[in-house]
Amino acid sequence: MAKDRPLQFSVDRSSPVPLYFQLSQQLEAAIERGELAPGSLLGNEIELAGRLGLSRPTVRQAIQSLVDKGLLVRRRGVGTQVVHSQVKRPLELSSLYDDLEAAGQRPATRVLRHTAEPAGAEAAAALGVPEGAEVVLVERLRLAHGEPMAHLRNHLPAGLLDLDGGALEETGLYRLMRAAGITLHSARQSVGARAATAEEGERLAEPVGAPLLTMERTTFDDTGRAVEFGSHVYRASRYAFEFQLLVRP
Amino acid sequence: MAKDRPLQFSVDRSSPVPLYFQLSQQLEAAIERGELAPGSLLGNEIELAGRLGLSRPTVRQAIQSLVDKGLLVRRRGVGTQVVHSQVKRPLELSSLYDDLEAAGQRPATRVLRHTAEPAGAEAAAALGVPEGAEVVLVERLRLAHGEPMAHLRNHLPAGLLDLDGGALEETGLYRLMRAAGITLHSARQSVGARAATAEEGERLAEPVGAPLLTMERTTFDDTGRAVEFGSHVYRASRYAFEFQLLVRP
DNA sequence: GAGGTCTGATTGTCCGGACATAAGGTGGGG
DNA sequence: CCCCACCTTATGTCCGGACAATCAGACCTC
Repeated sequence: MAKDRPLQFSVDRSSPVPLYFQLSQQLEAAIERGELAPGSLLGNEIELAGRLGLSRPTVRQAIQSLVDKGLLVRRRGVGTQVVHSQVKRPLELSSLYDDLEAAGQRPATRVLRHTAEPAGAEAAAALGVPEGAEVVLVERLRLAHGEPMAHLRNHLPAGLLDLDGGALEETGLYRLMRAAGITLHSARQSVGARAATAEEGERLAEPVGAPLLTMERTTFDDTGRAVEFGSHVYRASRYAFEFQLLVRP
Repeated sequence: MAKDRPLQFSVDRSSPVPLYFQLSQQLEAAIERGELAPGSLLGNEIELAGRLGLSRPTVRQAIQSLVDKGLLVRRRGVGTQVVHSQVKRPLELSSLYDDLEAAGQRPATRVLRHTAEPAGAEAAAALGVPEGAEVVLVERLRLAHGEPMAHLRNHLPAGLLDLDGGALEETGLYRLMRAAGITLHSARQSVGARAATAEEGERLAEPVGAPLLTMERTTFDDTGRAVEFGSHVYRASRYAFEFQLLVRP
């Protein structure tokens, strides 16, 4: 089992980066590059710890973080092995902008509306504010290669964020929120489908009655405060949600 | 901060259940029941460990598991507090059957087809078998309250599982797999929408052209082997995917 | 040869301690 | 009165060790 020693890991104790994190990053990179073959054993923790001059708990913490990411599988009495399957992107709270950018689609955004309005019943309930309270409403059209992809409608609590129209055209909403110091924590989503109305059809260049993919999402920060409520409509002919999910053991 | 002591936790050292797990379950139950108010501090780890007669690492392990579930938030220098938001079900690999059952819908299944067939190009690629190799094909109609909800088409590698027609009508496919000792690990999913064909419309009692929600999913076990490829179609008028997702910190 | 049994390997759990780091409040100085 | 340095508090990281539980394979018995 310990016949081949193709890779050498090393840690820098003078770095402020935690040791377990340094190791987990090196392991992940080695897996990504295929230097750690799928299915291959990782070698036992004790020996790995000794070789690196680390304690076993530290090595375990590094390994555990990759197990949580779905890259490794541990089996008692057997060892830790690299998972075979092609783990890509385990469904994260990403904005459509980032998705398109990652796919090399050069996304563009057109801000259709950016106003302060009294909250309707649905938005008020989602954001946890009284009905009629003032909220920020942003409506955007997201394009890829000049073609409309989706119509995005977002409600935000008033005063949460100082939205700049220019920034909104150049990046996603989540990135702006994170940049403003908001720690996104969780989101409640609902994905469905419906036929396009006349107005939606015109906006998205689809015929009336064409199938559209819809998503409603309420996002919370780590204090439990709702920071965004979105109602989005995607062209089903051009877009589908792709993601990977892990089974919680 | 430590003024109120409304709850007392306790662990049983003679139990085979790990101590950290006993504690995390009690904490989770207390949060669920509202005995630990959202936003309230949990009290520092050292003191909690001392009160329970546990070591700090054990207490940390218990807390960490709830942080991973999204129920708690830790802040250095501040403490650990219960998250405000309503965390429900953090998107898991659940079968439609379980979803409907949990919603009190009394699901029923009609097996339309259950044969061994040569794999088509798509199914072969997804399952990682040569095209034309024999695979098991299962087609089911899922009903709730006697109304059709979805048409489920699953391909399985030959010999993976001994599917019983009767069992298929009474439970979900994933439950059967788990019962057969298969450890589900991850799944790659794609969710989209399209207009109903004549055949689909008839099966699902929807007019031709009605919007349908589609999902394709390939599921892998912990050895990286593909154990299932499904192409499912849901009535958009009756069903939407609802889930909660956490932001990986 | 088929079956159960022992044994080695490896992860799982747990302990008690140590120091580092960040957040928040407090007091002093400008 | 405001701002900065300091202190307190709590989590974050790390160590070295101990024993238990489980798996796979070799071994032995029938």
